[in-house]
Amino acid sequence: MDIDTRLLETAERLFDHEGFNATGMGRLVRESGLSSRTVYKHVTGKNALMAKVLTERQRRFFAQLETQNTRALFASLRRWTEREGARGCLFFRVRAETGGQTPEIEAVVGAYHERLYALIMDLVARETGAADEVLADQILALFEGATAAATYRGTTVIEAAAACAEQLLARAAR
Amino acid sequence: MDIDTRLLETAERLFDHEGFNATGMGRLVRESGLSSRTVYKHVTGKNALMAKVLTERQRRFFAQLETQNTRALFASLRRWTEREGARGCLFFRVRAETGGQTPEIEAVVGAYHERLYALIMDLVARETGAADEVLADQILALFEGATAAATYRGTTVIEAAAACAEQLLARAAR
DNA sequence: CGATATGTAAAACGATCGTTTTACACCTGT
DNA sequence: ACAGGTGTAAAACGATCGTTTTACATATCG
Repeated sequence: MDIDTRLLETAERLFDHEGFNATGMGRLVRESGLSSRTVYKHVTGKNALMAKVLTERQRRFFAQLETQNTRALFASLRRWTEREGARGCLFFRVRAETGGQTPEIEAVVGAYHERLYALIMDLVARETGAADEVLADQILALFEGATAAATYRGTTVIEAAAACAEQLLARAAR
Repeated sequence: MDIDTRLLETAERLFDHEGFNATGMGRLVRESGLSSRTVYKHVTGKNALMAKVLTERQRRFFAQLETQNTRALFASLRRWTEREGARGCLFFRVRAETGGQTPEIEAVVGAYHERLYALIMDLVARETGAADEVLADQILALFEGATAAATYRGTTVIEAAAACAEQLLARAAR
């Protein structure tokens, strides 16, 4: 396998399951089967690696997100959460772990949030015929809240949030 | 001022604004105006201090939370967020920073989540006359989601979530 | 008065971290 | 055949962290 992807896959798995700070570069070197010299020749440092992991995670998440309608959106969130495990949004978690003080990481997190909100805004406009900011905020809250609450309530909370979002849109489209 | 409260207030401010890992014990000693010897005679260590901060935060949060109805619940969440700043739920953040590997901290976080869910369940039962788990999950998602999304969308998302929760309950009470 | 407790100031300890460096092996292309 | 790139293995570096310890001052109280 390609070195960059081997490194990236190991990093995403460890960062996600154990935490960014809890995963030292030593552990990463050991589990990726590479040497530290090679690792540091492929990425400038840990911060850059974290940013790369987040960028790849964003690509993979949006690639599987179905956006025809609200039902499909929350259904794919539920599938993602069941496949990956309910550990909360990785973008919030990295911000917590870095204290929001790492510019290259803040940039990726900001981009993710903008893209998520834009996607929901677009979905709302398509389903109701109008760009309703309040409605978009409500669905965004349900989306983020389902992700967060699923960590201790399980994935059923995602279905509950989905039903709520559908009611909202049905009422607005009427 | 009492030493324990001086220590606790400094710790909560720093942990909340800068992060748990980012705030070293050295910084805490300096800003509290105490000596490290005194600090370690009042708390067993950093983990115990973090747990204490979370317990106090939980007490303070629930003490100001109004629970007569959904409107009051979200109104007090908004006031809290505007007063304290929108940096996301501290209980999720500490879990991210510790990787969920510190038993004394997991205990406090778990207790907080149980208490929050029980509070919402009770509110739902009082407003609709029935213990509806799905409805409670929906309001919980709105609550957690508003807290999370407020970090990048501002406190207006809390008002949007509040309106949504009110609609849900009005429809269920009918 | 003298002992005990409790505080400060600051050095020191051991562990861990991210990163760099050294030493060496193995391909690859002209 | 040999120089240059790329890899491994492992030691080393400097910084920082949580925590403990030493040395000393002060106040309380039998």
